[in-house]
Amino acid sequence: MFDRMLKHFGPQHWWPGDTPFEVMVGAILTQNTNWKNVEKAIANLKREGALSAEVMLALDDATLAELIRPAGYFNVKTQRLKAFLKFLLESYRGDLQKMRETPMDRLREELLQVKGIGPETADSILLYALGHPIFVIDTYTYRVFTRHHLIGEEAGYEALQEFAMANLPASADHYNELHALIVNVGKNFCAPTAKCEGCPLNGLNW
DNA sequence: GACCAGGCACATC
DNA sequence: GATGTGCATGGT
Repeated sequence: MFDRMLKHFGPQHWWPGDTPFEVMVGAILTQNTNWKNVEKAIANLKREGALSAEVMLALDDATLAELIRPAGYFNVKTQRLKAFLKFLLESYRGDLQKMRETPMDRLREELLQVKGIGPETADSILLYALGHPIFVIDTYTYRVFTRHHLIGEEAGYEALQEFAMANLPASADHYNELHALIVNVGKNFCAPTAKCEGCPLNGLNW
């Protein structure tokens, strides 16, 4: 599946983001939201010079909410961003290098304790911001894997993740690329109402 | 106008 | 434990 998608779409070069910090912010803003809308929110933050933990935390909730408005759920995400940034400053003094040196499993547990960070957001931060070898599961992954009968419909996040990681080379590059490719398949062919016409995964079933 | 988008927390049963 | 619901903008 990986090879077919790679051949069809080419390398994806994820994650869109100029810095690891921007990737982390984007990971929260994109929850259940189209990436295009997230780009607008990040552009607003950049324009206001607010793309830093200290500045963002210093903003009123209402002001921050207004800046991230295009990303939707702006009141909820204001709280989630602030909770994460507080964690970043209090536990790591805002030092991403220090964060990178923390063992991945421990950091994952810590991230999951932050209100507003669930498994996908935590894993996105670990993989796409910090370069840790962990595979990100999202709704597209679930849809592609279950529709091709790689795993049962009752499978949850961890089961999908373990399955994928047990069947792939254990490298951040592979996990990065595969997730991006799956999102691409999801966008183009594997929406809730499947339009399998032309999908590179056609005919691959277990 | 309906449907969808790179989730998550919380309430209720 | 499983299931349901609120959160909200913007593109197709």
